[in-house]
Amino acid sequence: MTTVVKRERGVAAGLSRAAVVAAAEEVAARDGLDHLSLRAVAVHLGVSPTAIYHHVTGKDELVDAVADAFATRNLEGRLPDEPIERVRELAHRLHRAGVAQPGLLSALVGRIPDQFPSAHQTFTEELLEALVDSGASEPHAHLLYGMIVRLCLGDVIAGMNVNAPARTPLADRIRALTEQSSLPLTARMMRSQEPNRGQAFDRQLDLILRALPD
Amino acid sequence: MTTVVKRERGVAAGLSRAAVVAAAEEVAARDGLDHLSLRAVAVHLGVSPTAIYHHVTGKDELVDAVADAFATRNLEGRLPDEPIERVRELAHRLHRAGVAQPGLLSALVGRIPDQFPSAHQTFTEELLEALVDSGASEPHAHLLYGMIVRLCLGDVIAGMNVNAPARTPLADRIRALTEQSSLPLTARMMRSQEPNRGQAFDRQLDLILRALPD
DNA sequence: ACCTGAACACCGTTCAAGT
DNA sequence: ACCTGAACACCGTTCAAGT
Repeated sequence: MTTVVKRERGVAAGLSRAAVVAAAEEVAARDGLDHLSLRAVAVHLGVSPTAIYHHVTGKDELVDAVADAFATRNLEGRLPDEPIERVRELAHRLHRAGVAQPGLLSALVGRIPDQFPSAHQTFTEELLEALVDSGASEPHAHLLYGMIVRLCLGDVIAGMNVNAPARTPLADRIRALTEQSSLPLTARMMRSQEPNRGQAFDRQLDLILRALPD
Repeated sequence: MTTVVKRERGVAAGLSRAAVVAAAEEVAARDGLDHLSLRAVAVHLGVSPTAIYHHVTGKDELVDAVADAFATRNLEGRLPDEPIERVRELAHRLHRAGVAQPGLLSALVGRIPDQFPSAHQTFTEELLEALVDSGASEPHAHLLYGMIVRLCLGDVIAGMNVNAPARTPLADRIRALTEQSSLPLTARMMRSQEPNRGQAFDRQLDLILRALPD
């Protein structure tokens, strides 16, 4: 329902880097990151596809900017005083953010952006600090930080695939698995995981936190 | 340097599902999974792009088939007798496979294929069995299985992003981080992780295996 | 049944214009 | 400097032909 205003060649559109990134965020939030395209952003802005190139170098930089804006909104906020609860809260923020936008989380993790300081780096510092405050030595905190981040990321990707549209419904696939006599352990795992998904992440996080002191 | 043989309308190309999947594997191995396209497979086979649709339903099914073939080649093989060494070997196989083809690993994990039995399911059963043989109760083995798989997956994705082509070289970004006084813990982590990457996964796996008995 | 060719609805990106 | 329009080199997929 956007009123398409035609513009002639030299007429300014009032575009800016911030406006382009904001439009990209809206498109990503509305259609999902996999449907984020320069052309869709251009339509959203009422602008030619090629106009965007005057404000960002290309799609990669745009996705980076969207990811960082996303991190700012989802990873920041006041934290509990208790160190272990701080670790838990930060881990849950990262996990929740990933569940909401899997693509953005994978774009973020492990990445060291060109611009400083980014929301992602603030998050990293906060989580490391919380781990050290909880009793971990600094090298041990590095290890635990890596595990927590990888656990979040892995869980998000795994969740994506489980929930991905498939030719056969999930319940039918689990039933078929149960009837497969050669895979008893796998079948029992699938069946027992079906009801209480979501709890799994907390249990895995707990197991990591048990290794906090050393 | 492939000799392009022109064929007229009704002439058989000797295509089959197996041939299509094999060609797709070759393209994925040569150009990477992100460059795998039906059109590239068609060129590789000397065939029209639309010919492929007579042997697979579409791109998704083709990627699934490639992922399963990849799993067969990388996850199968003789295993050590010692249960814990069996867990280690299986985890390393999954990790190595992921480092080689990140996209295929993420396509695989958490997915319950339509066809039985798949190489991925055999792997799942073997890993669960090794965990139980190592002294874990069955529910605990489920938890540890999930952690190991998510750790592999997360590490692979994180590694992808670190090694992704960026506007500024990695070493420069770490240096810039070191000079950022507000992020001392993050900077020290990045610096200390630079030399001994690859060891991180083993240390993380060890921490999980320490929780084997309960 | 098996394959081609034209066509549709998309992509990211470059580059020569225009104001 | 800022934007458009045409163009290039790609995608996945559908569908009416042809043998």
